[in-house]
Formats: sequence, structure tokens, C-alpha cells
Amino acid sequence: MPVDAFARELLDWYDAYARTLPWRGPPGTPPPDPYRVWLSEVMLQQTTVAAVAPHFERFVTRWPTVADLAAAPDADVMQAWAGLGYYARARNLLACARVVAASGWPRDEAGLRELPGVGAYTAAAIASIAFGQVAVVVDGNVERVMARLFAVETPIPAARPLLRAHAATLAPAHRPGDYAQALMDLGATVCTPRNPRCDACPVSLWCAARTTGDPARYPIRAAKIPRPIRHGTAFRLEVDGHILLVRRPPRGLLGGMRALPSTEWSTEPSDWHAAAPVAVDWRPVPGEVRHVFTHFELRLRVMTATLPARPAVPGEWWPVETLGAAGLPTLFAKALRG
DNA sequence: TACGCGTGGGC
DNA sequence: TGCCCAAGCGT
Repeated sequence: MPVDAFARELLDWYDAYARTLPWRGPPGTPPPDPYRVWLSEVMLQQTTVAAVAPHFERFVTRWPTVADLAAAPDADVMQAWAGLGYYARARNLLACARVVAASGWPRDEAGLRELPGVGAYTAAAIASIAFGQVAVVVDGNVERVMARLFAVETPIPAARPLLRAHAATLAPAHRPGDYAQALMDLGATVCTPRNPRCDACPVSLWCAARTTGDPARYPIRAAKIPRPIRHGTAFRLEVDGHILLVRRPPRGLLGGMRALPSTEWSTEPSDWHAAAPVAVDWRPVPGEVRHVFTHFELRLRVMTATLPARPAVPGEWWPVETLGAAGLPTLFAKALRG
């Protein structure tokens, strides 16, 4: 593999075909604000560009600088993050903003790596994109591109060290930020998981997977495990046009988010009476909410009751007509939609 | 190293 | 429709 030619072809392609995204400037322009780079990279962790873009715009409008974000109340940030998923990111985002507001941005990859919610990938991405430093930026796109370029037969995740080594070999000293984004854009728009567009690929000449005739076979993945099903019951308690919401524990699944009162979610349906916020005449909402999490599928029954006066129970009473602004995780928004 | 951690879109 | 997976991180 001619390393210099590879980077040159990729950067030429990027200069012509780079996606226009709210958090970056055109190819060859000065680095964007580190705040915007960091915020977008955290939002993009395991999350699609389409889902991130509107949230990113709202965040930078409401909190234009890292100091503004650092000064925001936790509840406001969690609410603004609602719907994006992986809510630990929002908690780490605030913790990180407060460190940076107090101490400034670390200027190198090792320092960035110490920040909450900033792992190997994100540290390398910020160092290269915001600070122009040479770094080996390896995300899922880069893994796929490397697996195909070198026709790596070892399954992911065991192949990760090898894929990183290949990426390190190819990383140029010139335009490191644009190069990192070029590789990711290539993976997102040309070297896609299914139906890769090899005809449009600027580096197909050097791609081993293409010569096999089945580039989509790469990367090889370890066999997946079946997703178990859990069952639970949630409670919709209404008094005078208000619904009872609770705050979930700060860590774990949907940690720190507003929620409907609910039973635990277990592999077998179990009695829900003990988990009900009050002992009243609950009526079942017809049907069942199915919601897929990363490692299980939830089937949630909803019980509903309407009372004439508020019982003395923990939680907050939220007006029904503004529930859309409560910042509920998608699961509970679905449960309330019926 | 393996698992826990959300959600939505594409095919 | 069910399945795949997306700019991963923390423990």
C-alpha cells in the first residue's frame, strides 16, 4: 500500500465530496471551535447524524459556549438530551463541561482522554479535528474500511488491535483532521455496511476486499447472541389534567431521567400491585408497548387511573398537554401515546 | 475482556 | 417484519 498516495487520494475525494454538517467547516478551512467538535463527537457516539443534527443545533443555540453548558442545571441538560439515548453521555457531558470551564481544554490526546465521557476514539477525534494533531482515529467506519482494505478474516472484536494497527500505518502527517473526517465520510457514504459503492471509491485500487468479489462480507463479526425479553408494568396516574412522573436513579438504565412509575423489568411477568404508587382501581391500557434496548426487549403493560385529588406520593405532577416537553425517554413517551 | 447502556432508520 | 447497525464509553 503506497501510504502517501492513499492519503492524497482520500483527501482529494474529501475536498470534492465532504458532507456539509453543522459541526464542521468545509475541507481545508481552520479547525472549528473545540466545544462544537467535542459536543458533536459525544452526541455521535453510536448515534446517527440524522438523529444528532437537531439536538446539536438546539444545544449550541441554548448553550453557545462550554461555560454556558457548565452553568446549566442538570435537569435542563437531561431534558434537552431526551430521545438521544445512552443517557450516561449526558451526565458525563455536564461533568466534562464543568472540568473544561474551570481548567480549559487539554491540548493533547492524553489530556483529552482523561475527561469524563471521552474515550480513545473521541480523544483522537478532538485532537485531530479541533487541534490539528496527528492521531489514530478509529470508529466503526474506520474499522470497516480497514477490514475491507486488508480483507481481515479475524472477527470483530478480536480483530480490533489489528484494524487499529492498519489505521495507524495509513495515518498521514498532513491535514490530520480532514483525513480523519475523510475516512469516516468514506465509511458513511461509500464504504457502507451493505451495498458498498466500490465504483465511487477513491481507494478501491488498493482494496483487498473488492478483489474477493464480496466486499460486504467484511468486517467479519462474531456470532450475535439472542436478545432476551423482559416484562414490566408502568403506571399512568392522572389528577386534574396532570400526570405523576418520577426521577429514575442516577445511574443505570435511563439513569437520571424522568419516567413513569414502574415495576422492575424481569424475565417473567410478575405481580405489579406492590409497585403501584397508590392502591386504587387501576385499569389496563389495551395492548402492550414493545421497546428494544441494546441488550433486551421490553414488553411494557400500562395501568391507568384517574383520581379526584393528588395523593401524597413522591414525584412531580406534569400537565398532560405539555408532556412532550417533559424530556421523557422514548420508552415512556411511547407508553403515554398508547 | 465482556457486559450494560437507547434509539431510529434502512433494507 | 425482523435484523442490522450508528462518529463508543465506563466498569
